[in-house]
Formats: sequence, C-alpha cells, structure tokens
Amino acid sequence: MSDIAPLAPERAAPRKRDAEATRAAILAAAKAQFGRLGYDRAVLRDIAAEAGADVALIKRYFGGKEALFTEALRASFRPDFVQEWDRATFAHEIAVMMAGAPADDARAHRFQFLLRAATSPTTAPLLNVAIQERFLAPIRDWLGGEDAPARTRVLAATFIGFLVERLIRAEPLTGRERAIFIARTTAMFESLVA
Amino acid sequence: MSDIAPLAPERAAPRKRDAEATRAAILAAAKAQFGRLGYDRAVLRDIAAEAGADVALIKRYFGGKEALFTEALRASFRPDFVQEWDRATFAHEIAVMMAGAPADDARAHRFQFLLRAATSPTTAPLLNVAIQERFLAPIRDWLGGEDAPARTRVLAATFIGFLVERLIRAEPLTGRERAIFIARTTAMFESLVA
DNA sequence: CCGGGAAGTCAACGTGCATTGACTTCTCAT
DNA sequence: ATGAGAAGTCAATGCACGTTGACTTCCCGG
Repeated sequence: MSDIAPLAPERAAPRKRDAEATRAAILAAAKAQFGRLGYDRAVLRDIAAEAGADVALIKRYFGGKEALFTEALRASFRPDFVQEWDRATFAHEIAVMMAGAPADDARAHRFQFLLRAATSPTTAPLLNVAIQERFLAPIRDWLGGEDAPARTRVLAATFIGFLVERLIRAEPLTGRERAIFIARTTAMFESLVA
Repeated sequence: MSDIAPLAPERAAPRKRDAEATRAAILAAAKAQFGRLGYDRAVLRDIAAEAGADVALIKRYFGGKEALFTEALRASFRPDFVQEWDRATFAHEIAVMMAGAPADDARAHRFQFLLRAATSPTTAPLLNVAIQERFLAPIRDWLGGEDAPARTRVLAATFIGFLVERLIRAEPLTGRERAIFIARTTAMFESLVA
C-alpha cells in the first residue's frame, strides 16, 4: 500500500528495436506468467511489463490474449523430454523431482502450465490433441511393446498425479517422510515399466 | 464457450420465502458452476440465476465469492468415502471407476471441482487445509502404520493422477486396452497399500 | 388486523482488464 | 541526409463482474 514506487530499475540495456527479440521476450514472459497464474489471472499488462514491452505490442505480434496463450502453449511442449529418461534411473529421478518443491526446476513450470491448461474447461480442448501427440505418444514409444497404449495411460496418469500433488503440497518433504516417499515412488515407477 | 446457458427452466414452484432453502439452492448451484467452470470463470450472477435467487443474497448468506467458494468446497468433500474402501476390493473398484467416462458417476463431478480448485493458484491455498483434513487424513488413518504419512502422499498423488487422466481422456477405453488398464491399475493400487 | 423484521429485488458504482487506434521515435536504404 | 515504414508508446473506450445499499414484499406473532 504505502510502498513507494520502486523507482525505475532502469533496464540495463534499453534493447535495440528488434521485433524478433521483443516477440520472443513477450512469449517467454507469457509462458512464465500463464504457468504461474493460469490463463484467467494472468494479465497482459504484466506480461508486457515483464518483457519490457508495451501491451499494444502483444496485439501487434500475437493478436490477443487467447492467441498468445495458444502460442505459449505450443512453445511449452518439449516432445523429446521422454528421450532423456534412462530406464535404469528415471524412476529415482522422478521420485526425487517430485519430492522437491515446485519451483525447484524449470521442467516443473512447463508441466504446471500444461496442467493448468488441461484442467481449465476453456483451454482443455486446445490441449487434448497436443497432449495425445506430444506427451502420450512419446511415452508410448518409449515403453514399447504390445500393451503400450494402456500402460502409457497408467504411467502418464501416475506421473500427472505426482505433479499435482507437488503443486498442492504446502510444506516441503523432509527427513524420514521424504525418504520413504522417494523409496516408494521409485519402486512404483519402476514397476510401471516392468 | 458461452453456448451453454442452461436457461432457467422456470421455477415450477415460486418457492416460499425460506432462507434455508435458498441458501441451499445457491450452494448447490455454486458447486455445479464452480465445478464446471472453475473459480475465475464462474459468475455470481449465473450462480444466483441457477438457484433462482438474486445476487445480493449471495452476499447476505455467504459474504462474497471467495467465501461461497470455500463453503462449496467444504460441502464437496465426503470425508467418509475412504471408509467405504474394502482392502480386498478397493483397488479393483478404483481401477474400474477410473476406466469409465468422467460423466459416469456423480463422484466424478465433485472431484472435478476439487481438481480445478487444486490447480488454480488462487484457490489452491484454500484447498490445502481441506485436503489435509478431509482427504489425506482419512487415507492416512486407513493406511495406518509407521510410515503412513509418506505412503499417504504417494497413494493420494496416484489417485489424483487418475482422476486427471480420466478428466482429460478424449475417447473411452474399450476392449483389450481397457482390460490391461484395469489390470495394471489394480495391481498398482494394491501394491500401494502393501 | 397490523407492524416489524426477515427475505428478496433493483439499480447503481467501481474496478480491473483486454482491446484499439492514433501518435511518436527510431532505423536503415537510398 | 532524409523520409518512409517499422517498432514502440500513450491514453481512451468499453465491457464484465463483484460489491453494495436502498427499496419492496412477504410472513408471522401479538
């Protein structure tokens, strides 16, 4: 309330006029804000501000809020993330990741974004196809085998569940609880690929 | 997006002046709309309309939007659902339930509501306490044992994940895929209580 | 039958935000 | 060097929605 204007943090480099860079900056800010706040609470003015740009440019470069969202959504997918999974260690890695705080890694933010989009009735339709093709399909290929489709669903569902749990979780896991959590989670994910 | 408009089926009975009934109607409408639309997109005017009441009454009876939401949230919990779980069969029951379509049962709607609340940064804080007390705690007691807290998290996370997956799922599961899905899911939940 | 209080209605008000178009400044090709 | 067009700025508009307070209608006890 009584906080004085933080007196211009003066942008280090005023940045040369560069449409491409500005567009990219806006997109990056959009991904961050949509991920953190969700579609409804994210504000274009703030996104523009974070990008060091003006709101009007959002219109110029993207058309509008929904278009910006769609674009950010598309850019948030990394269809190859599954490839990084090593069969021997992925279960433990996931368990550790899930035991951490949401802010701990960048990956989490992307998923948070997707998750919010997925559970919002407005944006869900946009997402279903994308999820199918860019999330489930890679996992399916990675799993391989006859019953990959069904097993993929189980694995994906579980994975998502942990993302949500971490998202909701109030206080961080520590000590014995954390240890047990990791052990159990690791075992479970391992059993899912067996 | 705005194509729904359940258009008021004209109240058959103009309803006698009954604060209790009105309050209940509003609460019911709130649960429905919040569940379908999420917190941000749900509109008090529409909730009131669906309840056959006036917006101002929401203020009178609940105080405001957030308070109404909190109340609806509380009412959406069925703290005793865990008690119904039979250790021998619950895993299979859950698997079958998760294999079904979201609209299949009323339970799904409640969870949809909770899920939306959980994934919205605005409402998530409100939810933490409720989740702790009415969802995690019962499961913890049900699980029992030394490491119940950590194991509860794992079980709850998984459970939530399947709810999300079902929510997102485009087409229903059938045939072999469904069978495998149920088998795998059953096995997994069983292992979680072991 | 009547008066008071509760239940219900109405019509603003204010705010926050997306959207938009006109205006200014920069940059680069000629 | 200069002017045309792109990049960036500003302020206004309008809408959707929560909130609010004053007003009206009903019910019920005496």
